[in-house]
Amino acid sequence: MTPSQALEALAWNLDLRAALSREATQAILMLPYRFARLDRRKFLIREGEPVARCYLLLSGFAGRHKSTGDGGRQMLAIDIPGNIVGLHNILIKRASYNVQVLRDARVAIVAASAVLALTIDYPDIARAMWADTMADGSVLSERLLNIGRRDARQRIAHLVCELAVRQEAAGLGNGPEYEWPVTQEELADATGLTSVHVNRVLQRLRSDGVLRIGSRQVMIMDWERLKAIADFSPAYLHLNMQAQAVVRADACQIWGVSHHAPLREPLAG
Amino acid sequence: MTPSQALEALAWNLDLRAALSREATQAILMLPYRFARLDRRKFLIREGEPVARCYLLLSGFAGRHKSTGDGGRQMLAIDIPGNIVGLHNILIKRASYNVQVLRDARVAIVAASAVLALTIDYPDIARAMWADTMADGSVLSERLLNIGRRDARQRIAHLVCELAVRQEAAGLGNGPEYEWPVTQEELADATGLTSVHVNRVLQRLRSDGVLRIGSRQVMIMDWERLKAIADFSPAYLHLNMQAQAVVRADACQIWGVSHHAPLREPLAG
DNA sequence: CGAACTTTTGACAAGCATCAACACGTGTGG
DNA sequence: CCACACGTGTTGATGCTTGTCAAAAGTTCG
Repeated sequence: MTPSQALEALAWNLDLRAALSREATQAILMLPYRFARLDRRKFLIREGEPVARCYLLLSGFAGRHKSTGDGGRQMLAIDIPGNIVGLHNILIKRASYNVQVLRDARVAIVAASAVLALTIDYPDIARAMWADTMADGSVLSERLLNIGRRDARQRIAHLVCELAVRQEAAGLGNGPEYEWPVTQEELADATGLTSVHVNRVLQRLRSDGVLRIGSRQVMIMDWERLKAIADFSPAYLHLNMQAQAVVRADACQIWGVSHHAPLREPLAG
Repeated sequence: MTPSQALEALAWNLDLRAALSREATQAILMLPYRFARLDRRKFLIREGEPVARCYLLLSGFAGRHKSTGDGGRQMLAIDIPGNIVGLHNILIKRASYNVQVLRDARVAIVAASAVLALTIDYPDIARAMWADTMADGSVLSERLLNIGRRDARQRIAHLVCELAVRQEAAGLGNGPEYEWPVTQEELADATGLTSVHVNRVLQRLRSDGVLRIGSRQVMIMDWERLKAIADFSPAYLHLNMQAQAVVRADACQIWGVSHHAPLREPLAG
């Protein structure tokens, strides 16, 4: 994805949240940006600092996280290509979380002031972004339910489901297989577990034949069973179904294991 | 608090999020509303249904929650007087959580369409509400950290701190003492624990002399220690300090146990 | 005064954390 | 090209935190 394609995707995504006028769309496509490649572990945003830049993620993954005083780390969300990093903190004085690159990323960097100017000139853009902030809150809520009330197996399965549907909706899917953005330690951070326990749960999910998972790829072997384990239903993502193949994915019509591309990497399990 | 006072408080709170024009403020004060008293357990909003009304909470408390398929319940947030219930779901098709009355409440009911009309006519109102949605996301993030990475004692202490600061900031404080909105079972729902365990942790907090807590009142005996236990720092609330006594409260200057009103109810501990 | 809810208590089990060590793969520099 | 270091994944032993189940005691309200 090139930056200009990304700007188109951004306009498209926002338009699905709230209809944009032609002029608003044009204005988005004219956003000044700077291209950059960012290595794994690079911080995009630091908790407590003002948000000066937004990052349109073109490829790779980024993780939002916060830490406790004694060093415990909690990942709040994983951003995938197409997401705008930083947008949801743009109107408050200080960033409420860190954002760090999980997989080497390419980004289009846009000045926060440019985004803010856009929202002032085009109220429909502000509205679409506000709706996006609300949808993000909905995802945080579901994650709270996930971590507060589901056990380790369910939590992990739920995250696998979420990333599957989101990547599919973003056009990044490859049948039942998709790119896995985190190490087991990061998965532990995301699920409120330890990496040791995550490792054991993953082994059980593998031996149960539910999924194959390596360090860079996941393949879902039995979507219905995974969904059942995870207690997953995608409504909380507030995806706009017309956009992509989510409906089909969730209905498991394109996910027959029969017609998928060969694994690009050997997977345990 | 009467409804019209509540509308003033609303305008004031929004103005702190983003400056409102005089006309915008006037428009808020002219919002048509209907007054109502709501009993404990009454649902204001149900997950999955469209949000048709917003509720300006005048007195009492409300809890947002979601449930897993097998009945586990997770409380996401507790709304206190002055909060607008439903605002953060107003632009997405369906409510992402339930909202239920925790303590008999008085509310001003405003049609969602009226709020939306306001945000269209006055972009500064939209901006202030968007900022409020962002601050709400920040609170959800901290709660995720709380539940994902802190133990039972810390989680409970953290919630006590949060409610103390928020009630103080809303002008509902009474020195180190404030109204406690939840039963132990609901506290368990909010912290991702069981009520049995919550009960035991509360007993320890009492016997440690950190706080006194009954079913309707809490009194914080040692704010500094409670803060330390909870790993609490109020920045994530994104309160506007100029509004209220938060700074003082957090600096523990008005919280000397010496000058507070007598307990309105006997407290265990 | 009784019904419904809430708090408290005890015994026991289980899930998950902790600690420590080892295996494995990958990239890097000698 | 090999040796090495580093990050990541895997395994085992052990114990603590928290959940589960069941019942009693206390509280609120009609």
